[in-house]
Amino acid sequence: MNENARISRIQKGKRTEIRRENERVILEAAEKVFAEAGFGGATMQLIADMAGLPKANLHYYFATKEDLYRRVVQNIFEIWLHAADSFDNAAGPAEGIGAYIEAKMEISRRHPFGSKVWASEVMHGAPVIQDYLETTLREWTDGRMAVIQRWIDAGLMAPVNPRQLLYMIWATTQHYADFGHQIETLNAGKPLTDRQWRDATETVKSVILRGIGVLV
Amino acid sequence: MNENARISRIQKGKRTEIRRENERVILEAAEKVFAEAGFGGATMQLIADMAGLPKANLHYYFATKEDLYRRVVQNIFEIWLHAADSFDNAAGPAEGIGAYIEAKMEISRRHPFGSKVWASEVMHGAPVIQDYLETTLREWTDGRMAVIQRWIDAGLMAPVNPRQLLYMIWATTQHYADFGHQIETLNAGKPLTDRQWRDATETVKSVILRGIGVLV
DNA sequence: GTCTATATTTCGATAGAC
DNA sequence: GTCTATCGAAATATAGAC
Repeated sequence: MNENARISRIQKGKRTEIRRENERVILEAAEKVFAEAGFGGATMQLIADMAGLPKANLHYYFATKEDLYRRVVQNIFEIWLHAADSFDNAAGPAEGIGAYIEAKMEISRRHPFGSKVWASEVMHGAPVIQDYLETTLREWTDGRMAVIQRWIDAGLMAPVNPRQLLYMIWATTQHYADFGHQIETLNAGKPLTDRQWRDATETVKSVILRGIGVLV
Repeated sequence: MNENARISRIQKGKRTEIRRENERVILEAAEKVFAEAGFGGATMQLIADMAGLPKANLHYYFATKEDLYRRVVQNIFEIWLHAADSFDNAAGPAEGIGAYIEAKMEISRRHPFGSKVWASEVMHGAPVIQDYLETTLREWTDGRMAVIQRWIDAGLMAPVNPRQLLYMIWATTQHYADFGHQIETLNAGKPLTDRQWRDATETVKSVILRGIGVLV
């Protein structure tokens, strides 16, 4: 390899590194701004300010506001899908559903902005991720419903409609992210403590598990 | 009364009638547009088109976009507050909480746009109704928590944290409005039928009531 | 790859005739 | 009370020097 090619590769690697880091910073800022202002309320200027970059740089890395938004939503969707790994290899509903609720509560705590962006996207008719709903999410849901149905058939839990049980889990766990501001306001304006998060998780788990005939 | 005064009063009454009807039409259109596009995504032009009026007329009845939005949110809040009338005079948790869940599910079905506007408002930090959260909603919540605590003390239900029980009811019932698009997509793209709404209501009721130690 | 300046569009709001 | 025309502000996106 001659000197020019070597330098070229190093520079290319450095550029790739810069690109990856800047994209990360921009996506993190965008997630927060989209969550707090909605797609329509968010501005490229706000995102740029939060990322500490000139507005023009955002357009250098993401051609349009919609491209940037799409990437944010896709990132969240990935996190969601991996939340059910614990679900699949569980021996029964107490372990599987319990672990799934714990995982979803942890996501609500660690990624509240992502949860809000997802909620907002769905509430507005899923203009960007409708195809994901119809393919990936539908398949994912059908698979987990089948697992729950097997548990019911095996007499391990009460015959609760599996689909609506999933909806109840999604609703109760995501509520702590999507309505976090309301919860904080009703908590004397203070964020939930570690202990309060544990209590909330335990309450959701125990009510749902008892509600489906698991635990006493 | 002279002729001029009589005509004046009639004209004034007609004007009042026109105003009330136009405000109703505008508020209904605004609720839908704000729900589907968010505050930032909604435009006065979109609302005007949906109301079948020139854009300038909206500004004649509502000075600013924010004034119009504020009225929409307030209307929803009123509906929410009255959902718990059944709660208060109930003999016990089976009747009180059961009726509350039914009422909340009915609101999710009849006022899905309002529920979405409320959810969006809270998700964005409640810029318009923060004072309501801190006063009216806080008092309302404290009152119902006291009722639930009395039921627990009387041994009528399991000792579940009353606050988090309320959150679970809000989350599960509102989910059917706020995530209605996702639910419809997972329902082969079709809206829930009467029967499916009944099933959903019964599932939510039975899981929660069994989860708090009511029913067998 | 960065950043200032700016082109272009769109929106909220208003003026003023009817 | 209605509606057309339009103003001024703000947003997305781009041009072009560095």
